[in-house]
Amino acid sequence: MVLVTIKDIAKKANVSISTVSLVLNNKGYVSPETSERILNIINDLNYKPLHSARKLATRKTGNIGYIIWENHFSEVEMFYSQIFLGMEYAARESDYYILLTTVKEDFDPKTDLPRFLKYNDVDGVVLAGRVPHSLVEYLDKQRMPFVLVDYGIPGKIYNSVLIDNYNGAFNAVESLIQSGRKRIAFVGGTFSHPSIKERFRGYKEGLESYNLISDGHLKKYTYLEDAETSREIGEKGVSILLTEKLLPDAIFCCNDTTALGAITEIQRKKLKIPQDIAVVGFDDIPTAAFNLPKLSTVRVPKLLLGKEAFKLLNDVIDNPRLPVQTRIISTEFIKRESS
Amino acid sequence: MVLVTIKDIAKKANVSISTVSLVLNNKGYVSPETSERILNIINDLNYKPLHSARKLATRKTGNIGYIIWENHFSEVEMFYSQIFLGMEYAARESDYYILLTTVKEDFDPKTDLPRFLKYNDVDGVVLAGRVPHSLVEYLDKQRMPFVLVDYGIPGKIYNSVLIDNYNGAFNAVESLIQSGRKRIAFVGGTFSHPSIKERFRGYKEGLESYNLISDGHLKKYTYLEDAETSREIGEKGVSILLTEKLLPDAIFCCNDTTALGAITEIQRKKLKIPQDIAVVGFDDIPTAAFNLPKLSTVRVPKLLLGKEAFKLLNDVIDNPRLPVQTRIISTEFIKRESS
DNA sequence: AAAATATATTAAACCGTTTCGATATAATAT
DNA sequence: ATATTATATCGAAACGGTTTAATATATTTT
Repeated sequence: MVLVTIKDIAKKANVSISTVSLVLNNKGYVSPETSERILNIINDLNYKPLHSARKLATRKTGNIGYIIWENHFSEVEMFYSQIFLGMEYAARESDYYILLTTVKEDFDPKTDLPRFLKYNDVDGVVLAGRVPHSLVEYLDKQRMPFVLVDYGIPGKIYNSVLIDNYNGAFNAVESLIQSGRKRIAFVGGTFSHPSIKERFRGYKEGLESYNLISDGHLKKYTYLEDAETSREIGEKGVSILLTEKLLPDAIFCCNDTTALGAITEIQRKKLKIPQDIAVVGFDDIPTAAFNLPKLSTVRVPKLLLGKEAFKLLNDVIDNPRLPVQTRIISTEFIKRESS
Repeated sequence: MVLVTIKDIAKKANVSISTVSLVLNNKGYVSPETSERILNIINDLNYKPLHSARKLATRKTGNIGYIIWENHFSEVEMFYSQIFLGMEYAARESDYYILLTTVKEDFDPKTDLPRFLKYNDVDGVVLAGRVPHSLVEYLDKQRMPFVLVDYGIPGKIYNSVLIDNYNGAFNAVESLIQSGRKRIAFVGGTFSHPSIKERFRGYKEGLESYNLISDGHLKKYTYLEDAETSREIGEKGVSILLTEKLLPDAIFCCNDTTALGAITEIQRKKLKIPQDIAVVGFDDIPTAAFNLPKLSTVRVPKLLLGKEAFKLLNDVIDNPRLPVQTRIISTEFIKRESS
C-alpha cells in the first residue's frame, strides 16, 4: 500500500522521470508510442502525482479562496452556498480546490485575515456579496488576484461577475404592469449594496417607461431601510406602506428574503395575495418556491455566477495583466402564485 | 516581494536550517536564547513556512474532506452548512483546511469519487447526514480515517458524532404533554435515516411513559413516508392526519423542514396554531425562528457537531488504532409560538 | 553534402521543508 | 577520573515532483 511515485512509472516504462513528467503535463516532445506506454503504466499502477510535490515545484498552491460574510453563510440565505457550489462544480474540471471561509462583521485585516491569506495558501480569491472594503483593498495591495461576485465597490473597478439587476427589476415591474397593477411599491434594504440600488433603478425606470409614476409616487410607495436585507425589513416596510389611503396593489421587493417578510405582514393584515396585493421578489432562493403563496421572483442563476467567477479568476491568475473586466449575468422572471 | 524561506531565517540567525525547523515545530533541544532569537527574526521577516514544502516533507496533505449529499447542500437546509462552519471554526486553530464537496444521489465509487479522494489529497474525511453506504465502505476499505456526523449505518459501527435524538424527542413530547396535549401525532420521513427512527422512538416512549398511547394510537396519529424529509411530507402528513374524527391536538415532526410543511397545511385548513394544534419540530434551522408562527423545536447545536467531528477526526488521524467511538451531543428544547 | 531544424530523451538542478544520525559540549552518576 | 546522560546544533539525505539545458538522432532545407 505504498505510494506510487513518478520514479516507479519511469522505471517500469524504461524512461527517465523527466519524460514521465512531460507526458503528465503534455509538454515538450514525446513520441506517441512512449507517451502511450507511459500513460498505460500510469493507469495500471493508478498513479496520481502528489499534489504537494507538484505544488512545491511549480510554486503554486492549487487553492482558491472563497470569502463571504459570516451572516451570509450562517443565516437563512442559501444564495452564497449556491455560488460556492457553482464554483466547486467548475473547479472539478480543474486542478483547484476551493477553500471556503467567512469573515466577521467587524473585519480588520490586521487581525482577522483568513488563514489562507495569512499563510499564502491560495492563488486567488473570490469574494461574494457584500464584503469588507478593507479586505478588498488589502488583496488589491498585495496583488492577490481576486474577483467580486454580486458586489461592487463604489468608485472602484475590480474584476467582477455581476447580476443584471437593472433589467431583472425592469422586467419584473413590467410583468406586474402587464397584469394590470397600477400602484407598484418598492421595499428594500441598504443602497450601499449596489445590487439593491440597481434594482431600485430598474423598478423606477420600469414605472417611468409606462408612465405609472406620478408626483409623490416614490415618496408614498417606497420603503427603504439602510440595513442588511431581512424579513424584518419586509414586514416593517409593508406595515408602513399599508397606512397609505390608496393601498399599493403590488410590491416589488429588493430580494426574496424581504419578500417573504412582506408576505407575512400582508397576510397578517388579512389581505389576499395576489388578489389584493401582488408580491414579487428577487433571487429565487429555494424557499421562495416552497412558501405559500409561491413567490414570483427574478431568478438569479447562482450556480452560473459561481462558475463564471471561477473562470474569470482563473483567467486573471493565468494572466495577471489582463485588463479589469466585469461579466454580467442575465436573469429570468419566474411567475408563480404571488403575482 | 520574493518568498522568505527557512534559509533566510537560518542565515540571519546564524544557525542551520535544522535548528530553525526545530523551533518551528518545537521539537528536540534548542536553547531558549537561540529559540527566541529565531522566533523574533521569523516575526520580523514575516516568515510563513510553505505549506506544500512542509506537506511534502511530512507526507501529510493538511486537508480534510467534508462530504454531503448534493441535495442536502443545495436545498433549503442550512443544517449541513452549519456543521461545516463548526468544523471550519475548529480547523482555524489547527493546520487543516477543509475541502467541501457534494456527492450525487446515485453515487458510485467507481466513477463519482470526490477528487480529493481520487488524488489522495485529504488526511481524513467527515461525512454529514445521510450518505452513500458504498462511499463509507470504500473509505473503510481504503483505511481512510473518517467520521460520520448525524448518521449511522445499521449493523455497522464507525467513528461518529451523533445527536441525542431519543432524549430530544422525548423532551419535546414531554413538553407538549405538560402543556395539556393529549393526542400527539408524529409526522416523519424515512427510517433509513437512524436519526428519524430514534426520534420516533423518543416520541413513542415519551407518550408511553405518560400513558397517552392507547390502542391504535400509532395507527391513527402517525404518518411516515419512506422518503427524504421535506415540506411536502409535512403537508401531506397533516392533510391525512386531519381526516381523523378526533383531530390530533399536537404534531411532533421529525424535523423543522417537515414541521414547516405541516404548518402550511394546518393554516390552509384554517386551524389555529397552537390553539387548535401545536406543532413541534427538530433541528432548529434558522428559518424556524423566522416563519410565523415561530416554531417550537429541539435545538441541535450544529456548530458543536461540526467541532466535535473535527476533533474526533483529528484524534483518529493522529492515532489510527484508536478504538471506534461515538460521541453523543445533547439537545435543548426551544419553546416558541407554535406550541 | 553540409547546415539548419524538428523530434525525442535525459541528467541535473531546483522547489522549501523535515528528519535522522553525527558531533560537541555540559551536567550528572559511578 | 571515567562513563553516562542531557543539552544544543548541524550536515545531508530525503520528500516527489518540474524544468532547463544538453545530447542524440532523424528530417528537411539550402
